[in-house]
Parts: sequence; C-alpha cells; structure tokens
Amino acid sequence: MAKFLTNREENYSQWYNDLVIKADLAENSAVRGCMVIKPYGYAIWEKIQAGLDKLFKETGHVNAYFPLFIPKSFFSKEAAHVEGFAKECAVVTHYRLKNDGKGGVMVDPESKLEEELIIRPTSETIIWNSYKSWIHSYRDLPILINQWANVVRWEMRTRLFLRTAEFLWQEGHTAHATKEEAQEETQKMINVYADFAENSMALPVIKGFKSENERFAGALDTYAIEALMQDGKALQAGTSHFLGQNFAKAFDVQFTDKTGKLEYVWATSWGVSTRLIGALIMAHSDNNGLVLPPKLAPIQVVIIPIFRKIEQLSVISEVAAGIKKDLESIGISVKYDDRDTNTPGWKFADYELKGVPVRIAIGPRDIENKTVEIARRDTLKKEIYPLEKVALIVKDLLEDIQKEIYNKALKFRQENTFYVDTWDDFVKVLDQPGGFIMAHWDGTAETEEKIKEETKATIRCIPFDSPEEEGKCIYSGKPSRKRVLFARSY
RNA sequence: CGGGGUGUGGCGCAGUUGGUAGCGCGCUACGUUCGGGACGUAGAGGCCGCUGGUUCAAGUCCAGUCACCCCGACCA
Repeated sequence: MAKFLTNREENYSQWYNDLVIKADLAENSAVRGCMVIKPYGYAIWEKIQAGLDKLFKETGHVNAYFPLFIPKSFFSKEAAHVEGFAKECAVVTHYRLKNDGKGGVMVDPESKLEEELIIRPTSETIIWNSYKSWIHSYRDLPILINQWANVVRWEMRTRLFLRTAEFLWQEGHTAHATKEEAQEETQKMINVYADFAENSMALPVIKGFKSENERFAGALDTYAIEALMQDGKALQAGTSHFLGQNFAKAFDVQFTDKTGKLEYVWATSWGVSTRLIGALIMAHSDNNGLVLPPKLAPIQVVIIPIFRKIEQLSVISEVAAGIKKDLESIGISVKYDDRDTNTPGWKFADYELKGVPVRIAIGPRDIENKTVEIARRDTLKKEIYPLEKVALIVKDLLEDIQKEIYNKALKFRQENTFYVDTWDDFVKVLDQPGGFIMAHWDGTAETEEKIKEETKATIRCIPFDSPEEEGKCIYSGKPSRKRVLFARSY
C-alpha cells in the first residue's frame, strides 16, 4: 500500500491537494463530504467519461437529461426503492430567503413548498415518470437512455472519491418489451463495465451476482464488478440492475404488444461514478504518487528540457516540437514543459506524482548525440534512445505500460485471493493479509448477515464463472454448490 | 448517533511548571544554479477553531461550542 494513501506525509498532501480538495467552507457543515475536483483530477474523469460514452454509443445508447429534483410523491411509489434510499435523502422544503433583520438571511417561511422535492439519489423514479408518457406501443421500445449527472446521498460517513455526499456518475435507464431482452441488457452492460475497467483502467475485476442483501433497492437482480484495492479491501466499481417490472408497475407504464395485449414494460438501470477515480488511485499508486494507465492519462507523454542557457533551450525546443508533432499525429497527448521556474529534477518528481506514463528528457548531451532519455512511470526505468525512433518507441511503450499495469494489478489480486474451507482460516485470512476470499456459503441471508456481524466481511458477489463444486458452508456447514467472493469492502 | 483523536502562517508540525509565538516545506526579491524534488542572502505572511471564565498575565488552565479525522451503524 502506497504510504501516501494511508497517512499524511508531505508528498501525500501535496499530491492530494493537487488533484482534489475538500470544500473548505469550514463554517458550513452542510458541505461535509462533498468534494472539489481540481482540473487535473477532472481531466481524468473526462477521460473516463469519453471512454464509457463511446462504449455506450456502440451498444446503441443515447444520452438525455432529467431533472435534479424529484417530487416526494414520485419517490414513494416503489416500496423497496423508498426503503433503500429514504435514510439518505437531501430534501428541498423552501424556495426563498429573506433578510432576517440582523444583517443575515433566513429561510422565508412564506416560501414553503406545497410538495417537498428530493434531490435525486438516483433517477429511476423521475425517469420512469417520463417513460410513462413516452411508451404506448411495442414500437416505442426499446428505450436505451443514459444520463451523465450528479446525485446526492446523505451518507452517515463519507470518504473522498469512494463515498462522497455528492458524486458525479452516469446512470443508464432502459425499457424493454420482454424479460429476456431486459436481462440481456443487464448482462451486456456489466460486460461493458468490465471491459472498460480491464482494458482502459487496467483494473482486473470479478463479475458476478449480488446476494439478496446487497441488491439494489427495487431490483430483482444486481450484477456487479468487484475490484481489489492495494490495502486488501474490495471496491464495487460498477453495477447493472435487472429491475423486472417493478418500476413499470409503480409508474403504470404499459404498452400494447404485437398481439394487442397490454403488458408492463421491463426495465434495467446501471451506473458507475467518480468512485472510479478512487479505484484508479487505490489500485495502481505507489510511493512516488499516482500511476495512470496510458488510456486514461490526461497527459500521456511529458517532454522536459534540461538546459542552462536560453540558447540551449531554443535548440532543445526545436527538437521537442518535432517530437510533440510526431507523437500527436499518431494520437498521443504530449505536454512540453519548458518553464524555467522549476528545475528538471523538480519536474521529474512532479510528473511522477501526477502519474504521467512516459517522460522524455532532452538535454545538451542528447542534442549532441541525437538521442533522448525515455522513462516509464510504472517501473521508473529509463533508457537512452536515438531521436529518430522516438515515435515508435513511445507508441510501443504506452501499450506496454497499459498492459503491465494491468498485469501487476492482476498478479496482486491473484496473490491476495484465498480459497478457504474452514471458519478459522476465514477469520485469519481476513485479518492477516486481507484480500479476496473464495469460500462456500449456504445461500441464506441469515448466514451472510452473521458472517458480516462477526467479521465485517460481506459477499461481494457470486462470480459468474465460479465453477460448480461440492462443499460445505464456511459458517453453517450446510451443503453448498459454489464458492462465492467474500471481502471487507469500502 | 456512539467510541477515540485533532484544531497554532498556504502545507506539515513544535510550543516545557501560564510570561505575550517558533521550525521545516512552500511563497516574494536578487544572485549563483539546472542530466533526479538546487544553494546563498534578504523579506512577506498568524484574532493559536469560536465563545465565555480563572489570572497581574492564557496557544498553554477551566467550561461550553463548532469543525475536521479515524473506528462503528448506512452506502456507489
């Protein structure tokens, strides 16, 4: 575990402040748990957005936008859904302030809303309220909509990136004519998330079903991708829900099928959030700072000139400009940092902190020899290459870094996944190395609950690819057919 | 909401039995530097979280209050 993720060393705090700061309105407890994402951190989010959005479009989805406020009455239509979110909602009750006569302002009691508005914790209700008027015939289906938005969940305890009171996310909400089609969509989207996590974020994930206890409020089935962080805890990185006809029934969304029969619509929803930035940080960082997979790095290559005199700089700049142009022409993002306000050593450290995958240093020596020094962030190794080969080398290097970061994370997960058959081992492994535990479970919610009470470990998912295997429940000793994934989680 | 901890320049912290605030980093200026977070000199920057009390005197003692952090309940 990178030390700067677990304590407040100088570097940690500088790096952290560079990426994100907490809202510093110390007087106002209402912004507790919210975050300010500074430009570099937000650039990472933009890369995530772009990558996902492309995949959504490729799978036939379109973007739309629905209101931030949800009338209270909408929210109470689906019983399990209310139950799940009731305890964490921010509510708007008034719409105006007035002078309090003491130089301050107060809420104008005259402005009380007839019906309170809930700030969306998720948008199923307001979206299905719209779908009601959009869907009448099988010809109106399917509806495959995604929304990029912010949501608010008034959590009791927050943790930057992993659980903030307000967070940015995307939520897909689809409507289908048949159960099979909706189930297929649910599966399709968890696959999209897994692809993105593994191929773009270099984050190996385990796909699986959520147990009943962990299911989304209002869903018949929840699929999730689970990733292992460097501190041995699990992180739920994305979910896809099969909602059945629950929301269609709650909002009375019926359509006439091909045979003229009236049917309720089948639904799915799925989402990932700014938590993915947290996942990236917690999964790949080392003691020198962030390590970003090239596909998500806002800056993929930084060029740093080493010079004493202005004349030297101008020669270097010419070479750097050529490299930059070459790299950009093959789609690589490059920053040339020719500031004379910081030393090269300072810049090296700074870009390492920011996780920039490849660094090119050019000094007078290189100019003389027609070479450059190329360093990679993941291993911190550096080598001298001839100038004319730079574009080729860098292109390969970025691909290799992407692969190696993934391999490293995968190796870490493999080394920290334990197949356990006794309760003693289960408890020991949880405490000692932590990590993922594959163990048998009798399938009951009571057992899951008891395991959670005694160890704080929960069933992260029932992996899709967990093989059939005779066994006995780790806790109750009752028969079991499959191992499930246990871990302590965020 | 329960348990623990912390509030002192931008950041990280020290501050003894109460005597009127300091260190490192950062910041500004100038000079020398520049192939792994350079160095020197000179500066700027503080309602010691807030309120009240004790005292000749409070960063320090007392009471209250607010905020933040960690652990639990809740959760993407």
